[in-house]
Amino acid sequence: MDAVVSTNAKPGAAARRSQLERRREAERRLLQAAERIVAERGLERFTLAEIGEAAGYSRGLPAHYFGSKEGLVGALATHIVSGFGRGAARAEKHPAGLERLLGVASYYFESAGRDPVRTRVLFAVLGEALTNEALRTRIGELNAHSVKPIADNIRAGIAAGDIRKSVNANATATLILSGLRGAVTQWLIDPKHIDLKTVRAEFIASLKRSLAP
Amino acid sequence: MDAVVSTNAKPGAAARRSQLERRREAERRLLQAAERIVAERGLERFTLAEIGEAAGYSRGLPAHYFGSKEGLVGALATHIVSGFGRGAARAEKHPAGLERLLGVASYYFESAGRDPVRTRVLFAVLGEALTNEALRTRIGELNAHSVKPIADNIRAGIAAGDIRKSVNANATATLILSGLRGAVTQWLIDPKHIDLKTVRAEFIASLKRSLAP
Amino acid sequence: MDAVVSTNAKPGAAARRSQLERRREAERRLLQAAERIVAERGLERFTLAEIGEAAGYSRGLPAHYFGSKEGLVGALATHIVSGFGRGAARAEKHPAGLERLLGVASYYFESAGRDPVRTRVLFAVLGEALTNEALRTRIGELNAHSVKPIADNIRAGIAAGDIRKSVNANATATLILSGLRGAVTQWLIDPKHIDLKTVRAEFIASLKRSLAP
Amino acid sequence: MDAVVSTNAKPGAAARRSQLERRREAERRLLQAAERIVAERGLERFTLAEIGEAAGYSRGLPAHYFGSKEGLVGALATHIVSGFGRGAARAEKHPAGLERLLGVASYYFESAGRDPVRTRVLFAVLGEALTNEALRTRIGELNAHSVKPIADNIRAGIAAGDIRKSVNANATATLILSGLRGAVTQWLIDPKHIDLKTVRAEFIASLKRSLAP
DNA sequence: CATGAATGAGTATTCATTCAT
DNA sequence: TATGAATGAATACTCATTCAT
Repeated sequence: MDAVVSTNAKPGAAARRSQLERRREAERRLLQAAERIVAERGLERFTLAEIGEAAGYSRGLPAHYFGSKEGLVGALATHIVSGFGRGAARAEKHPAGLERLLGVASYYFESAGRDPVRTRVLFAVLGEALTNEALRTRIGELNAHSVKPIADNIRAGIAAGDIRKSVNANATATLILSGLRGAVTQWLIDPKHIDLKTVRAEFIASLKRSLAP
Repeated sequence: MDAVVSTNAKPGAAARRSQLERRREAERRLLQAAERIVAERGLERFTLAEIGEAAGYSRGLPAHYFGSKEGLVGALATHIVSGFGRGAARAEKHPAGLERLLGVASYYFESAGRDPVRTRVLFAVLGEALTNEALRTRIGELNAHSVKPIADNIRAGIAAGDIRKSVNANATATLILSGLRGAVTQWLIDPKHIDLKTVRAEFIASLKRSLAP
Repeated sequence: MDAVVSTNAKPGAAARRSQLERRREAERRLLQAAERIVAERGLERFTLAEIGEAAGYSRGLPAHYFGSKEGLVGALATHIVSGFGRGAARAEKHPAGLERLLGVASYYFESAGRDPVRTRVLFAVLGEALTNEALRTRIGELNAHSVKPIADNIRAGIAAGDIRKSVNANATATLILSGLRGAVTQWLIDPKHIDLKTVRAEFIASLKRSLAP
Repeated sequence: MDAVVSTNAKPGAAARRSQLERRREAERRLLQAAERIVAERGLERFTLAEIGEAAGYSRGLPAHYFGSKEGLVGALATHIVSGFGRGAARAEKHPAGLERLLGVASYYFESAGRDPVRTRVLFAVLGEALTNEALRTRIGELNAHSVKPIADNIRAGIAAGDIRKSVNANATATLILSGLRGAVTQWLIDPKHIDLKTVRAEFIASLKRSLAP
């Protein structure tokens, strides 16, 4: 799924070996600053200059590195999306199949609650993909990456007899991902009225029911 | 649900009676033009001028009426959102309860397929609400309006014995709406790889399963 | 001098005889509204529409009557400037000569204090004349009208032996008018720190001294 | 007084040392161009773009530096007003007291005649202060700076016995400044009919008379 | 006479992008 | 590598002016 993990930022960290190191670090900091700002204001209502300054660099640096605003948005999307999967491993303590599927779903909600900034950016990117050709490709890949482990677990569950045979693994996996995203979106829009834990519990319960053999 | 109905626009129609008529018509046409353009390019990448021209008016009219770009986006959101519910009646041929609930869900997919332009705008607005305070309020109202009929039908279904008693009507209704939206979003992003009818069938089937007594 | 008198406004007044009457009244009210607004914001930072509405008419009426913004400003300047002299008569209780001259000067300060709105507009027009060709003509006439009675009284005073013979009537009259305007301007800019009565007293005293035989 | 000195502009001058230098120079040139244009057309009827171009830069630079038109007008006012006093020194060859006071007054007229562009801008700013809150503050400071040396010289003159004891130094100083400004305004509005030298002579003569012991 | 709808030119303003330092 | 000065295109917004009712 579109899991989200925090990078190991070392703000005031170790001696920069080379210029390459410095560049890497600057790029990372710029992307982190972009993340914070985009989470608040969306993918359009920010300026390159303010991201440079928010990252502690000059107004001109984002353009210098990412070439253009579009370039930065693309890098940000890649950065966020590529966080995907790193966290999925944590669900692997459960055996493949229904158990792990439920673990993966749980993890989706947990990781959204743990890192709402990144989550918000991810969903901004997902929303933008509706009308932005360039992002659609990346999102297509994300979808494939996200659906596969779900479908795999459905198949494993069917094989293990935990999941009803008549379930269409791929279609259902898509639907599960949609449901996860829809639920998290609701929460992101209105976190005060929607309790993420309750939603998660309901989601898991309904998932069990509808997959049960 | 966030149902969507097309207005009976009469583009080249009859003589304008009064000044009020003229104004009303101009406003309607501007919003229609905005709808078309926003569906393609999202809520930011358009200009007020092009909307004026696309509507057959001057470049300045949108600003004149809506005051600002933000004002137009707000009016568009209201326009789209207030279309909600008009179509819900069509599902009322079914008796209140599970039947009608499934009808409502079906209708959601059908109406998305029938009017992809409006649907796309609606979902652009939903996405924008993540990072746009002004839209959030409107979406909050939409959510309430959308969840209520679903929850009502769940309660009716429980009363009628069609739906399991242990179902939490409100939480489940929210989750169902989320699922509908998530599924439609997936289709909007990638209509070529996702077949709306299949998704609908899967969704309905899984809904039945998870609500079954 | 640029004396200032209140017009005999009859706001809710007698039955309008003719359409001409109505037009006259509308024009007067528009100019009064313009006066108030210009006194606050100067001769540029207002819109025709707001004057129409402030006068209790439609947004379009000022353009309808005065043709253009420039037209309205011109009419306003004429309106204000033509108030000149009507009040001068009040100083004529004094005999022509030094006495009346001092009365006229006094009256200038008094009338500014009594009607600061009009005074402010008059001085806005005077200031604008620095860089606005169209207004310069009107101001030229105003100057001539304003200087003449002063100069006449100086001559009368010389003839009567109240004023030193070596005084150049015209040059001194110009200087007196300048002094009056300069002093009133200071007060208008900073009414809290400048007491008009004190300024008047000082002005009169210094005038006496410098004209004394 | 509101004395006015020309800066030593080097339009096509030497290589720019640092970025700071570049910026300073650009700012100065923009203000000079603004001065020229405002002197002709007043504080409203100009565009930021034309000032940029008149200064030999791009259309966008004025907005880039001064943020807004209002910002530029403010900077221009400060620029003009802060020129104050630099020239006052020239009157200091006379001993403090009546002599120097008359010198200062003379200098006021001379400097207006020598630099009519700046003088015109200064008086446009003075006029605008009537209806522009932001400028009023600056003008308040200018007034204080302008009145003080006059009042000081009056006091010195009284001490030296050159000036009548009964003169109220501050009130009279304000009145003198008003008279100077009023007289120069008249000349600026109608330079063809008003001879600055004659006005100056009359002013000085009348000043002597009214201050004489 | 009076209203207010609609136009469209004029401009401030923003900011990605380029370029000199 | 990094800064920030300068550009100039894009565009929101204002509002006098015109015109239909």
